[in-house]
Amino acid sequence: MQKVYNIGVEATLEVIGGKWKPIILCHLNHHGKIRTNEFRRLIPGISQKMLTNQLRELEQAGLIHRKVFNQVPPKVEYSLTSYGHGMEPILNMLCTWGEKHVELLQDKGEDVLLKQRDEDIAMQQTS
Amino acid sequence: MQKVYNIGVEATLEVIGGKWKPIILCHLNHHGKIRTNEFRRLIPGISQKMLTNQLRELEQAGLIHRKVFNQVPPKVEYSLTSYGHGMEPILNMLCTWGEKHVELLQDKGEDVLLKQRDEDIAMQQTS
DNA sequence: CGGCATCCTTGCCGATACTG
DNA sequence: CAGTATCGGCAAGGATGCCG
Repeated sequence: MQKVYNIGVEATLEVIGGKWKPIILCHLNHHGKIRTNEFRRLIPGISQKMLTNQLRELEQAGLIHRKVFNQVPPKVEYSLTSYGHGMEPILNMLCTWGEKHVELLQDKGEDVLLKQRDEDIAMQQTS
Repeated sequence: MQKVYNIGVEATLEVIGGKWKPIILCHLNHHGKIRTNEFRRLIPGISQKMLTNQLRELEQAGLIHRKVFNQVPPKVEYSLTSYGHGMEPILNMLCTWGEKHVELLQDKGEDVLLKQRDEDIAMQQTS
């Protein structure tokens, strides 16, 4: 059965949807190669289980590569595949948008957005 | 209490995270103004409850505007605020990436991604 | 038509313990 | 160090019915 999408965003969400995937990808985008335990430090909120889980899904989607070093102690490095690098612009924008959003909230408080909204309403009523 | 983010993407996810928000925003980005029932047609999978819910959250985040027409039958139109328009580049990229991803899968089958991964592995081993 | 409230199910995800 | 397995809570989300 072929899945049908109204718009591409649904397909994208199937790949990077979920609570942690964009965060994981962003870190990989910034750092290059990341080991499992490094992830756990970078993303304190995530559990071992979810981390492995999300990494597996990203791997199967072809976005990241999992390199296993056969040694003791074990070592596993994750990195973006070339296909995963195609996500870079999106990841960067998600990152910068969020940073600006936070700045905005810190500078002017929560209600700056409401003020903005009121301006929009005023605009529309003149039309 | 002030929330602290390691990277901006976490803040972004707080705003547009969730199963439906990016889809809603994408539709608004494409169509301009959308009525409630139009949304239900555009997004068949969503329930009335979730639709209202997600729209409210986006409204409170300052991304969309809810215009109520006082008439019978009732009429409500949603549209992006000027702040919400700042999302456009992200929404467009999410959309186009997904479209290309779907194309890729349809053209070459699921395993093209695995082949890509193998190439990456080969690359790394030469280094 | 658009929205709210209620009940109820699903499955996500965390906590814990264990293997190689 | 990296990963698996199992259990269970709890919130996300669906279905239904009622209101302006």
